[in-house]
Amino acid sequence: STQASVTAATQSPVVIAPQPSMLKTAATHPSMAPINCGELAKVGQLVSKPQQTASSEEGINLEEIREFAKNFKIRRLSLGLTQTQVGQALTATEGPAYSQSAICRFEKLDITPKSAQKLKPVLEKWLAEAEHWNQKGQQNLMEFVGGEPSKKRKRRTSFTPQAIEVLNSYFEKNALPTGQEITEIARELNYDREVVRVWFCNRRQTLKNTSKINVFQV
Amino acid sequence: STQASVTAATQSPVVIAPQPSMLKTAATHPSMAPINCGELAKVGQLVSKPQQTASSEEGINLEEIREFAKNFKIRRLSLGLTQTQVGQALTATEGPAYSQSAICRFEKLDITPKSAQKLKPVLEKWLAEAEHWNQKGQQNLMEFVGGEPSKKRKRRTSFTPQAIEVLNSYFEKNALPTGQEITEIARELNYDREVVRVWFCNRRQTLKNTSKINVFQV
DNA sequence: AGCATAAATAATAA
DNA sequence: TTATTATTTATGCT
Repeated sequence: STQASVTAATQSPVVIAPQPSMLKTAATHPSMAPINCGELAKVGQLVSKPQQTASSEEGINLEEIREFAKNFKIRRLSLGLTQTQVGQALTATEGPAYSQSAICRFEKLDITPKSAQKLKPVLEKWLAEAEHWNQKGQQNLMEFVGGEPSKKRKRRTSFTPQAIEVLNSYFEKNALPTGQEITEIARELNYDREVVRVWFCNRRQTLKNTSKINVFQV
Repeated sequence: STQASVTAATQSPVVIAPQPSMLKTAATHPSMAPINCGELAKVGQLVSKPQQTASSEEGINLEEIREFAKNFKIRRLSLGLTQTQVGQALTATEGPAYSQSAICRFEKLDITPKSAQKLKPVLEKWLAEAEHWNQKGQQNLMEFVGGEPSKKRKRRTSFTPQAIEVLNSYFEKNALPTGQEITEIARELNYDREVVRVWFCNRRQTLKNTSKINVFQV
């Protein structure tokens, strides 16, 4: 983004990559942070050179990489995948392993052209395949990615882990405890009755909204 | 809702956003949790009804809302905007105020049809306008959104070993210091208060992830 | 190039 | 809605 020229100059070799939407404004920022830190220049820097110059370094089409990186992120998000998932999935497949950091840096173009050039086709192929599986349903995508098909999301709590465990076991038995039961659970866990009541409330709400399971069916 | 999740290797469940293709698979989920808890049904539930039934409730086209919500998220991300930014921007404009939570719930369809119906046109109009400004350059978008043109990510703090030691000793005594205590610790260590607050935050997270020990229990 | 973890964003208990 | 927790992203190291 636009902070590149400002921050990069004042801060050490931190590369701030342009946001997806910045592509169009790149030309309006003729000035560029000088690359004088003695390290290899990153794609995010090189690609921002005046557009008159076909952005390329060592025969690598930087503009293309940038375009892909921008697109990759959007497509990844469209699939609902995280950088972590992509990295783990890539690591699981044959070929080099990639960490979440690597994906992050690719998307931000905080990477050398050479590395980017190497990683791009890998990501491209993987993403296309992921999209293919997604076409057939999310189950397939998740299987491809390597995660469990559909586990229920763990939810935020201000209860102790022990308390959560107990609460859940009660919930499994009965998602809609009576006032009497709530009072007893609250006493057992030594929590406010109201707190427990609200916990069940929220618990039902969330489950209702995130699963097809009949919460209330006995 | 159509949300599914998988368990990442880290053992923390990861949420997968609704898939584009899920729209088509909605019909494959004929069963639906009965809504009998005396609360208003949410769009995410209602929209999952068998497609033979034109998803509508009180004359509201739920399928349309769902489609929009899915799309809204992708368009928002394409603009590089956060839920927080959208909420704040909407609040800044005339009309009702919306929090980050509200945007979050709309995207997840954890909202009643009536509310969704009311919010949809507001978001639609706002997003279209945002995209329009983005066309003219990110500066314009950021101006429209109301945030600073280029909010820089805070530089990652590195704590000295001494500071870490002190922080840990405080943490052992109390993992959940009050605002007052945080302020004092920050002053003692000569770090930003916010930095210290976040440190405790992350420290709690880490401990939670690495042990089942009750961090908070006295 | 990747781990550890700080910072940021999304989700949710209250 | 607000205040926090849960999750994800980004980055200091070397």
